Amino acid sequence: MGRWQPGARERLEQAALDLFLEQGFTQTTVPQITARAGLTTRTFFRHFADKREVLFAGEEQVPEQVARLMAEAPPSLGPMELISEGLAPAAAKIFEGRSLDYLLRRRAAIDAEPALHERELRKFSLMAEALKQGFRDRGIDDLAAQLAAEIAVATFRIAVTRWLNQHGDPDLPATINQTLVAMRHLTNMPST
Amino acid sequence: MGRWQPGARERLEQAALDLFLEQGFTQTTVPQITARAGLTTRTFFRHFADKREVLFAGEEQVPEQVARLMAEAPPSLGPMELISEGLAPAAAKIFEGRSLDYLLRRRAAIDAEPALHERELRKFSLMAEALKQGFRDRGIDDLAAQLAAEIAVATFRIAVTRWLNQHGDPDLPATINQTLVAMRHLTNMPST
DNA sequence: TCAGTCATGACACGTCGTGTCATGACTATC
DNA sequence: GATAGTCATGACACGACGTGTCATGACTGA
Repeated sequence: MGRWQPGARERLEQAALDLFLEQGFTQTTVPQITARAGLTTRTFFRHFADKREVLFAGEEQVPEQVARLMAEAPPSLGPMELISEGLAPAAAKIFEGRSLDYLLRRRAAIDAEPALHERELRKFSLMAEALKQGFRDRGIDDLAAQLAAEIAVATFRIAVTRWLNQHGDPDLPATINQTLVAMRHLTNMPST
Repeated sequence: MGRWQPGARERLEQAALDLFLEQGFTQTTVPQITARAGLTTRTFFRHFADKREVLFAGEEQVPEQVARLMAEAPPSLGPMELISEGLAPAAAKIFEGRSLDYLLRRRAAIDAEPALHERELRKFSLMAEALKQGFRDRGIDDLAAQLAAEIAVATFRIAVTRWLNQHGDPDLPATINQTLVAMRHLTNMPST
């Protein structure tokens, strides 16, 4: 027996997501969340920087994960090759341990609230920052590194959105491939 | 003589940007801003939805402007052609009436505060949404429209960032072209 | 047994953002 | 040139957010 009920953080995440879906993000107060989790308001803010962050915890590690995956990839791979080969494994790593149902519920909550969408965009921005640094560490020049990072993140984001809109079928790697094919097709079109 | 000092909105924007740069966004309270502008706190929130929005007012029109520019472009242009030809005029439209100095000061304030960066990302997201719809209206399929929209916004964002980092030299159209060239070069590299 | 730690509780407080009513200078109409 | 309407602002109250600070009490290690 612990001195307190263990898993406070997880209980808070669960209660928050449930309440956001039941009555909306704005209508949900932090005291409501903590009451459902059997904790106090102050404890909520010890676990999460703000009310929005409760849906994005655990994603702090994404930038490091991205950096590690890039460092481990064969140095011979060019940026577009790395994106083609690395996006699916990266996605698997990021979503590991998360059920499709959880991801769909989380998506619904975020889509219903601009403030949450804003926070999600910031997470993607941090991911792009890590990718940019990773590309630079592979010898890519600054401009190309930033472009490659933005392309990777855009592809990832679009693929995940489509995958969730289709309730997980076809699977994420297949959807990422479809998206990459469309990207190649698009960027090979005449441009001037 | 008006019944009140005219230009309340502009005075608030000016006072807010000054204070954000002087003492930081978080340290600046809305009463401080309104005191400097000679107004009351309540009036601030009549002009701006929240404290962050004071740096982004006027950008509500960007999505419509984008939609109009896209509708006016020759229907024969493919998506990549449209991006190549339309980005510079769109940027000119968006920044018209804003001095380089203002843009640099605004940039400094945003870069210093994650919360402001978050809001900026949302503005870009809305711009991407408008672009996506514009591409669809031109007969592009959903996936390609979304990809093209994200490519356009990423290119725009990166070019503007670089342009401001160089204090406006070379000029924005030239920087946009450089960025587009780098994008073409990157996406034409072998991918698998 | 005793001192240290650490997650939580309890409480105060400043700021944000909104609802609501009042004020008073302009505007249109008769 | 009265009179009613409008509209940006002022004034005030209030709930929610997020933080600083100290207390509590179950564990941990010597």
